[in-house]
Amino acid sequence: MLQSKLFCKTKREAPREVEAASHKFLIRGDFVEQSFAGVYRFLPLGVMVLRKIENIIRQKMFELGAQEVILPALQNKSLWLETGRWDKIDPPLFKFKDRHEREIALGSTHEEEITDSFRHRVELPVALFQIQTKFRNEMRSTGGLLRAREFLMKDLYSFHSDEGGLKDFYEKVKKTYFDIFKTCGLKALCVEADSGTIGGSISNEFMIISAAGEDRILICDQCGFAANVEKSGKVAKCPKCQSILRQESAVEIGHIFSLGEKYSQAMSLPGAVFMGCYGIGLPRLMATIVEKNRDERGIIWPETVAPFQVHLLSLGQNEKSEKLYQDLQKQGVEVLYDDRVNKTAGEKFAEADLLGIPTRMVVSAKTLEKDSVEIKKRNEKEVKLVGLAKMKKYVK
RNA sequence: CGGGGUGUAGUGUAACGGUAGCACGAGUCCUUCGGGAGGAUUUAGUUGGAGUUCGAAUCUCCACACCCCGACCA
Repeated sequence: MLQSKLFCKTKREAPREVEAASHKFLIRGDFVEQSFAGVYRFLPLGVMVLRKIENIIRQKMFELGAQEVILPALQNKSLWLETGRWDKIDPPLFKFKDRHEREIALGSTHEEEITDSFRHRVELPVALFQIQTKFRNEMRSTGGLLRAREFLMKDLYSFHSDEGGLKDFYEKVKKTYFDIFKTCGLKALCVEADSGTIGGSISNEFMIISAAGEDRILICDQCGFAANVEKSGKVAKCPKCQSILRQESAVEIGHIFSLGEKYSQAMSLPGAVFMGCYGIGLPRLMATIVEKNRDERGIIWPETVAPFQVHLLSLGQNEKSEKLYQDLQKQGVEVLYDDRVNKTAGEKFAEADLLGIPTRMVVSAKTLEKDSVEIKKRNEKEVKLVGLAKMKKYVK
């Protein structure tokens, strides 16, 4: 990708009202922009990151044996009446009427839709997931992507013939979630949580410790117990081993629920069907990755989710850098090539640091004296010179 | 929804009730080219409505928008 043609234009300053560090960098890097309160436009760079995250998750879902579906955002009132959530769910549904005066909701979650679909296909067990836009009529949105009113979510639903089957799968999902977050460069903590209006008996949240987080969690350093303050109350001692608990702020990036028969009974499924549902908010995950992977200059994307692998900067040496750009592309390396001639070196460096692509390459008069290219990792200080000839088989 | 705050150009920021200015960005030209360079030139703004006043970005009221705390959530 030629940077001169890139739609995204970085900003030196973030809007005054923006507070969260992730929000600042994502706005300044032009990954996303706000449309209105709690609603964001994802621009090309932002979409690239989102797709990377999406594919990591999708891959792990397939490994779990789940099949992909796409359920509608427009949902009929009647299904929601069956579970009694039309008026009760919190945050409330976005509701409107179509031209025939029929009442419709924009889906905030999909238990009703998936259970309805399952109704006449009673092969057990089965797991289905989707990566789809959710609409939530939140009281207020916060921290940029950390809580939006419209956002992309991966939601997985599982159906089992007995509680044991559900329990086994639930534990498998837990492992998979740890795996997903680790791949995204995050160290997650699984805590006991309240199940809210989704319901069910057991639920766990996946937390990333961060000052930007809205949740408060209690951690026992002795036995590993961890719980959301919402669930456990503000107790000082571990309920399992009586040790003193440590309190931290955290971002909830995933939430899993063991629903039991709540939906299958409410929607009158034949026979015993035990369900689980499992969610990950993608933009929130993306923002959290930024919260945990940055310095004062900008983002430091983990390789796995970076929009590009290499950021190639040309400092007034476009012939040689153009050649290197072509070579790298031929090798299948994802390169953002800063081919702009009207930008100073300082500007290019500053932007590269802000955008946070893992590997920076510079071609300049200085490097060409030695017939080489300068390579620097975004998360390291050292630079090294590598002969241009060697770049014919560049491997990161 | 309750409480608090803020609305000036794409972004940031000035202007006592008295000429809306500056910087960055964007456009054009020149000189630059290893950490957001310099010069010339162009571009673009007081959220909307009512009121007070000779005169309102500034004071008052209403609306709208956005942000923060509460609450809720992935």
